Amino acid sequence: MKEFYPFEEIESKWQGYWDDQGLFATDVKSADNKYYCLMMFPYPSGTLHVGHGRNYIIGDAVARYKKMRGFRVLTPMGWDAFGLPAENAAIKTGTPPAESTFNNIAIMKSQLRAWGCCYDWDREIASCTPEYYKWTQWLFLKLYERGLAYKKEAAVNWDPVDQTVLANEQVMPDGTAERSGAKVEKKMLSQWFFKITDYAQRLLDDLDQLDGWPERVRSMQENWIGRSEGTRVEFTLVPRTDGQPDADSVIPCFTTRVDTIYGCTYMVLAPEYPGIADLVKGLPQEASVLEFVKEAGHLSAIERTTDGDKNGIFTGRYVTNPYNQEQIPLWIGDYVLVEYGTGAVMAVPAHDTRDWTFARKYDLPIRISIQDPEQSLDLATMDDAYTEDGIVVDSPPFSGMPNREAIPQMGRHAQEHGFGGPVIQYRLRDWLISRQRYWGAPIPMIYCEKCGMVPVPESDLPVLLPEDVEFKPSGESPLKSCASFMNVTCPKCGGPAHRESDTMDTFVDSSWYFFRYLSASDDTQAVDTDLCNQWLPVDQYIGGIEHAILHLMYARFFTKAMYDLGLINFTEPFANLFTQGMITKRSEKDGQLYKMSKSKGNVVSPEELIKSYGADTVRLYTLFIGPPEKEAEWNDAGVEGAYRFLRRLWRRIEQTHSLLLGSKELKPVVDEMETPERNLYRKLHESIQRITRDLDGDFHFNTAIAQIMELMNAVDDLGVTESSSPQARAVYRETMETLVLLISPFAPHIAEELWQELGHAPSILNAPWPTVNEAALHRDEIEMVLQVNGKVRGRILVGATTDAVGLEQEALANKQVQKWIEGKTVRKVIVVPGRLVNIAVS
RNA sequence: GCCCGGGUGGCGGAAUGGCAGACGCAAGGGACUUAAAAUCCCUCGACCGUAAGGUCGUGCGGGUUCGACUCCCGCCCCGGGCACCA
Repeated sequence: MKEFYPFEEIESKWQGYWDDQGLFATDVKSADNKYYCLMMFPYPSGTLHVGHGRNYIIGDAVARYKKMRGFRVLTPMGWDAFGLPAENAAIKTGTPPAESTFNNIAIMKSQLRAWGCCYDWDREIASCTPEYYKWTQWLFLKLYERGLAYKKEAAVNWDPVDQTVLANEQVMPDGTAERSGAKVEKKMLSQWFFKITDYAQRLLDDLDQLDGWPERVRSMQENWIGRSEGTRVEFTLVPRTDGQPDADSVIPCFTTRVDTIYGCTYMVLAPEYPGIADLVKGLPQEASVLEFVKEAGHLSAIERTTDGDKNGIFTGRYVTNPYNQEQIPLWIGDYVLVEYGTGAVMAVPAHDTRDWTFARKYDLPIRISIQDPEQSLDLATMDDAYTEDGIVVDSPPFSGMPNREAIPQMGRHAQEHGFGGPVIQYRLRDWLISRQRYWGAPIPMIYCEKCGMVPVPESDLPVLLPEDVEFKPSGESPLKSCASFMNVTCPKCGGPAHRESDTMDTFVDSSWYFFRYLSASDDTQAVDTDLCNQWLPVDQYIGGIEHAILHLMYARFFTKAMYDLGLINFTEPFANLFTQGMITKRSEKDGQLYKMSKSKGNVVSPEELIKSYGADTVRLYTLFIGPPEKEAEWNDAGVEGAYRFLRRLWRRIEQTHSLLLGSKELKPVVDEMETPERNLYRKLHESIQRITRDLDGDFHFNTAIAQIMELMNAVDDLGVTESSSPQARAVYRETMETLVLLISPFAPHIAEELWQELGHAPSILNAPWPTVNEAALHRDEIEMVLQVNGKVRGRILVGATTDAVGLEQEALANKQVQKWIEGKTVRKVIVVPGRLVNIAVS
């Protein structure tokens, strides 16, 4: 054995060995004892930093641990390879996206290898290959057949920097684009959508099944779906005085507080409400209303919402409240959202703070219809709306009812009289999947002058991305100006036609890749139904919290849609989800903590660290840094500590190498041990117990590693040598071998090497995980803590079998204790066997 | 405003209602060395005390309990999600 820990040599040795052996090449024919361990596949951006590394190191440690526990582990890897960065780079440098993407994939693959992360590379997929996106397109067609993919003209989010539309999920709360950071604009465009709203209720309901998901993620999805129960109420337009008919005489609204409807004193439409121009045509208000609508349209969503200021204008029209036949004025207000509910709101200023503000500003009437049971409301003294529960008043025939009871009754009333009824509203919108960009899967649609919109026949898939395109910063998809791509014949009539030039959102690609791993090279079908049914749901999904809504919602939607298509027989893709915390680093400029990222300039790249300390050190430190689900601050000095530990482990085995090999035949026997080795033996098995528990629970690698370090400290304290007793040497050998096994998921290279040096055949991954010997845990004597009034005043060693009475006697007789209870009355003695005795005195 | 997290030494962090601060980092002192590196040993929450020992201490204020970092109530601060969603 080398005297000093030769990490460089052993790491390249074992990485080569794992490659040759196909360490995680998994035969999926049998799914006995299966464990599908999946890491979110990365976008091939070129280089990974140690922050990204956390994800793969955690995943690799889990996969290795589960393999040692005897599971048939499937752990594949692939590339979320379509995306804007590659295309933007192409515009800048002229390098085709395919070329740069595959270059990046090669780099990142070697980085993963250098980290010691092993995957079943035979299943590797890249979403940008025709072999993959053919099936993305096929799935699009299936969704289209079921009416789940449709095209419509809508006000959509336009990213002026990336020159494409975005889904709602890809716009941040402050109105900027999630990817580019640009201020998102609204544009009316004809776009492709997936009808995820059809699945809103199922996506919500099934969250309850996901008890292997962090509560946080579930609640984020719940918020995003935003279910709300309410009532639809149809108000009727009061006919115009000039006798002109209205296109639609009904204006429906959605409310969660139908109980307040007798307090409704006006109605408000969103500025974008369809048909406003007709409503006011020829009225004196026409010009000013149209001007107001135009103004509101110029303001972005943020500008409209920032200060809470509400602007509006009277239309000159009136509507009738169907509950009391009252005619109330119809307004337009910029605080009403056209995309939520019906785009019309019944305004109850007395019981809604927004309506209150608006009514006060424009001097509209306010009427109380819910009374505070505690103290009577008085409009003269109220300075805001009363939004609490109370008693319905002045609302015949519902007056006198508690308002919560009134809601269902009044809803039923609307239904019986045909002007509405209970409805459920969701915040979730349909998923906009069109992208006006090149580097994505083309949407397989053809537009024919005669036949209209025609889907590409399945036999013509894939619709290939052309390579002879020009990347110019024109703001238009290069596909549009590529004649060879655009011009086709209509599959229906054979006449001239053109292709859809939009490509799909890359989140479509990532919504089904975890099915594809099971049959990555199957060119006959998208997914292998039998294999998916056996191997999924994924047993452990590992990734970043940033995907809590986007990717995880879309993937759940796809799974349900694919279930409905009969492609799979389960409805949730990921049984257990683990979201690791971000790695942060203090900025040298301002001393603040930031997420590690290229744009913040605080990245730590693994290459240099691996060069000076080795991959095992980087892995060990990354796992030791803190609980993996929490954020953690990267600290270069801490890496040194991990390195020191591995060196120490190496040295210990190197220095006692012949002793260890020479003790092979010695077996630890509890009854023959002297106290020192007996204690180490117990500590060893306590460690196995604790580490196993830490890994089976929430992957608390940090405490598991701490335990390994403690065990190592205990080994050093015992200081076994050639002249030690046979039992001491036997315990020492077992401890060292077990230590190597225990550390192997975290630091696999050194573990493989030491395992071999200890006389075992590789790979250590095929060795079983250590088990606890209950006999080793046994204690004859236990240290008991003695407390007086909850304060520790002493400690004693007692026999493990001493009963409560005996413990109490021993405690009371103790000198230290006597000092504190002298002259006091003992009120109570609490004995917690195995732990402590507490004497309460006064 | 609503919904989730979180707040413990100089730092990262440990603690099934039962010894607060495991493990590691940093720091200080010492040994070895011509010297350095490496390694090893000791100290390391605050305060009082020569010491033995004692008092205080897990964001703040209450409560439950023999006993609370842990459970309950009310706040404060930090992070995240949702938000003019009717």
